[in-house]
Amino acid sequence: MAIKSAPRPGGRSARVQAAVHKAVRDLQKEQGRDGLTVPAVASRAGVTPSTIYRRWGGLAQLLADVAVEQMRPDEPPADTGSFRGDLLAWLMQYFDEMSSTPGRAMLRDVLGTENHAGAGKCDGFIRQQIEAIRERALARGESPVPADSILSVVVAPLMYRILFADETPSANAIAALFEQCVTRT
Amino acid sequence: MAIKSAPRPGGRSARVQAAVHKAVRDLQKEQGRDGLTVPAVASRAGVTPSTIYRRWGGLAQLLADVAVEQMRPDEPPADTGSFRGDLLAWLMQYFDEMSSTPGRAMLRDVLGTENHAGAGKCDGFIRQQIEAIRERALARGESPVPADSILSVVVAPLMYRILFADETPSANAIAALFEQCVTRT
DNA sequence: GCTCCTAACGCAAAGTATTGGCTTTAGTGA
DNA sequence: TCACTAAAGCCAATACTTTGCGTTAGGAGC
Repeated sequence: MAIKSAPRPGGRSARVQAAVHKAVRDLQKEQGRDGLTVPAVASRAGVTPSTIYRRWGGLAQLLADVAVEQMRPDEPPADTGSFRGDLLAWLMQYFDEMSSTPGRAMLRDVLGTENHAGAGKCDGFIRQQIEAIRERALARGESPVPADSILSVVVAPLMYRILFADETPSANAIAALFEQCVTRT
Repeated sequence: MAIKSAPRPGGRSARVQAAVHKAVRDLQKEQGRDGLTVPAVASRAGVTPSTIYRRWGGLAQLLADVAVEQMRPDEPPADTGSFRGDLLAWLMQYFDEMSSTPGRAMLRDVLGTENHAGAGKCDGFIRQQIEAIRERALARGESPVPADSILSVVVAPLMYRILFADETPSANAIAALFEQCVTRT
């Protein structure tokens, strides 16, 4: 549940949000998910618990909000010189991250919330990165596979394996789906 | 987090579990997910809250346990006379259920829990139903598509759309993926 | 059928977390 | 600079969660 966009980047709301998010990330690193409570986060962030309850509603929604921000891509996909190279490299790093312990925790936090906004943003981030790769390919004169095909043929099956089958997709598994996608579409 | 299987089907453990599960289902129907607390469930089930905390650990795990049981198939897939017919009919009803409001809630409850057992069971239920359809097809002399293909080509993309894109797959969308699967595999 | 044994439950007392009412403050615009 | 508003702080009341300990139901051995 994202915040409406504070009045100004340097305003109090933004400062509080930043402090609370940082407190959550720090506490997760230091002591894992146990003992992570709203009062603990509030204390670490230097705010009162009621601030967090009022703004986020509770721990679950706060964790989802933090997780989404951590999933936001911090840089455009690496440029390897070709569509195939770019896409495969991005897939590898993305699913490596998502199948890690913290990655799975983020997915849980995001998907376990009643509010769907977080999951929608994840989908948006994925599409955004894929589109960036596709546009670069188009600029090179290549003819990249449609984004929806990549989502359906590669991303969705890998996500399913992480979420439902508790698998950690191997590089080979990722490459195999990738091949299906780029050859058959 | 399923219970170890009670000493006996008629034993006290089994009775308590049944009463608690029923209380959760009833309360969810009556008042939605708000106001659904451990004390409320305990009171409705005629047990003390500490029983629930000790056995399930908390509300989230209890909800996940109940959700998994509700996802358990209650009957084998309908027999329409052909592999294609059976599979398409099952897909339609399954994703109709999963994209409904209570279906989405079950998925949230199951995927939002730290313990992966619930999600693994969901995967198991899906495979079980698909295998039942495939075996019937084999008995008829048909040559059904491998279960893994169905999972990757049809189930995973539909699940992705429900979970991440907040879509409710149309009958056409399901049929289209189904065609891809049965024709290209 | 009787007795012993153990896992699971009830109860009640702490211990935490959450909520609501009201006050105070920071940031914005006149 | 002043007034206005949204958000935060503070504090008390309420609700939920955890824990220790006594009790009981169900199963095992005889």
